[in-house]
Amino acid sequence: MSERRPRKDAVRNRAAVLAAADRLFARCESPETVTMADIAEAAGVGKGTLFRAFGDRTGLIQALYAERLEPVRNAVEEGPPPLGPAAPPLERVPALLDALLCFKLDNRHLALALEETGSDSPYQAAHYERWHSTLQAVLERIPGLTDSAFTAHALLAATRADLVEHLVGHQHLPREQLRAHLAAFTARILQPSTASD
Amino acid sequence: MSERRPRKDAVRNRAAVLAAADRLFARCESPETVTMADIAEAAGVGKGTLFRAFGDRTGLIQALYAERLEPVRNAVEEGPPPLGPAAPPLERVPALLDALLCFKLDNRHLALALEETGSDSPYQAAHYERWHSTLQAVLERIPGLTDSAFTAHALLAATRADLVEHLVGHQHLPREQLRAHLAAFTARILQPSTASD
DNA sequence: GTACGATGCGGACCGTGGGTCCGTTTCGTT
DNA sequence: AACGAAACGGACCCACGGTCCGCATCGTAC
Repeated sequence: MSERRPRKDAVRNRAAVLAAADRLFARCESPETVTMADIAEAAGVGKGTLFRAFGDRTGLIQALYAERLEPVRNAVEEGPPPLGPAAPPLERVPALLDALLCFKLDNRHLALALEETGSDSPYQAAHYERWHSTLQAVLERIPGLTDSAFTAHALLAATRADLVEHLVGHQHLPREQLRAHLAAFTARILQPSTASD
Repeated sequence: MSERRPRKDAVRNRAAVLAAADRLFARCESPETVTMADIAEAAGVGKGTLFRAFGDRTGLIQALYAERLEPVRNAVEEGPPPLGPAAPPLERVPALLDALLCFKLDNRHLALALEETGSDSPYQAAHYERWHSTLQAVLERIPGLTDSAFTAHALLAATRADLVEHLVGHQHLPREQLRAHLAAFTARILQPSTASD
């Protein structure tokens, strides 16, 4: 069984490609202006190498995204409160959303690239599924909140990369203000329902 | 000055193209599987005609979308309550969102095509700007609701075409249930804030 | 150190699809 | 009927994602 470990040059090239891709996506306005050939050239490798290592464009972007997301994922899954699992739901939900928002703010170019790359929708991406199920599970523990699945989708939708880009990139909404808005929005959702009687 | 009216054949062809495009988008799974050449052929015109009439792919889809949206837009801008301007804000907001959601449910293929077509983001599209400013204006009249601009964005994000497609198309969530979820979500946002003290 | 698979490399090559160009046709006006 | 303007159509162009395969490099066995 067991995988044989990859050759040294393969490892080096893989890293070079990821670094180059990150650099290029960060530099350019729209991710679609960065072609695979550009990335290969910037990394100093051939196109074939790049496709061999990542399969296709989506694979490359996902790999890059996953790498960057890892610390956050870690903090969410086994870190201390308020992000980690031990936090009480009413604190953890805003913390999760804020963490996700901050990540997207810090990696706008990547998040944009990922969301606009999929054949369709970010809803296929494994990352999304993960965030959604985590968030949904936490929401479920909040009394009075029904529809936790939809609520999770709707809250996550408020942090979508293209919206963030629109607000911060095009309309120059300051980062802190966006965070505050999202926090306020979340708080409204979480506040105990005064539903009918 | 004044524009000279277009030739008859141009009008006929334009209509034929719109009809063909609508048919094709409706039939196929993913809008990206429908090529411009396909549309031209289905409409019985040459590719040049198609591009002359609509400029580019985005233009064609926008034109189609606009045509379909028109009745809704009309109802919003000058129709009777609860959709029209005369409705009290607390009723009009859910009505607006429900109308938009229903439109996207009824025109999933189109909405998807539009959102995934833009060079980037639906936030450039004129239609979005319109919905946003309408919704924001209504939200503004609700006491205790700050951040009306962001709130409008966040609520609209909950109706995004790819999310709708994910829920209804892939997960087979029934239409009425999705409407109910969105209504409940909206109600939570609109409910008077018990904010601190 | 050398020999020799296996693994990886690279860039020429291919197919596809959006968009353009221009000789030809159709319109509508005089 | 005739003529200029407007529109047509499909051959053509090119950028880009993805493939292929002869060649280089790695690491292991001796």
